[in-house]
Amino acid sequence: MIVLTEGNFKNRVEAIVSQIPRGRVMSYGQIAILCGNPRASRIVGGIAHFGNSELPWHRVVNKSGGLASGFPGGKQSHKRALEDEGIVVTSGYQVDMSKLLWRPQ
DNA sequence: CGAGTGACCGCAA
DNA sequence: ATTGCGGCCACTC
Repeated sequence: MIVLTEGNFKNRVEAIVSQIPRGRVMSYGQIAILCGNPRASRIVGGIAHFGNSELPWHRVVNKSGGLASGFPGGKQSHKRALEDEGIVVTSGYQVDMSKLLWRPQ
């Protein structure tokens, strides 16, 4: 349940990311849309870097299902984090969005 | 307060 | 199908 409207965009993004279930992934654009700004996808990325490091940012990928470039440790770390959650990552650092993309209820 | 930046997305050639 | 470019908003310094 995502009902956190504390004015701050950053807060909403962090809230949504923290609600992503294990074994599921989400795209920056999707999160931006859920926050109310379909064009704030870049902001999500910015918040990901300066936001709460306690949140599962590794479950956040781009629309193509590709892993983020600025992830701490590189894509390699990102890929490993996803695999640790049971998510299958291809050698091209891509995940099956068709099945792993989490859809908020 | 102002300017720069960004882990993106969508469309056009 | 692949590559290149622009845009948009919020956050940080």
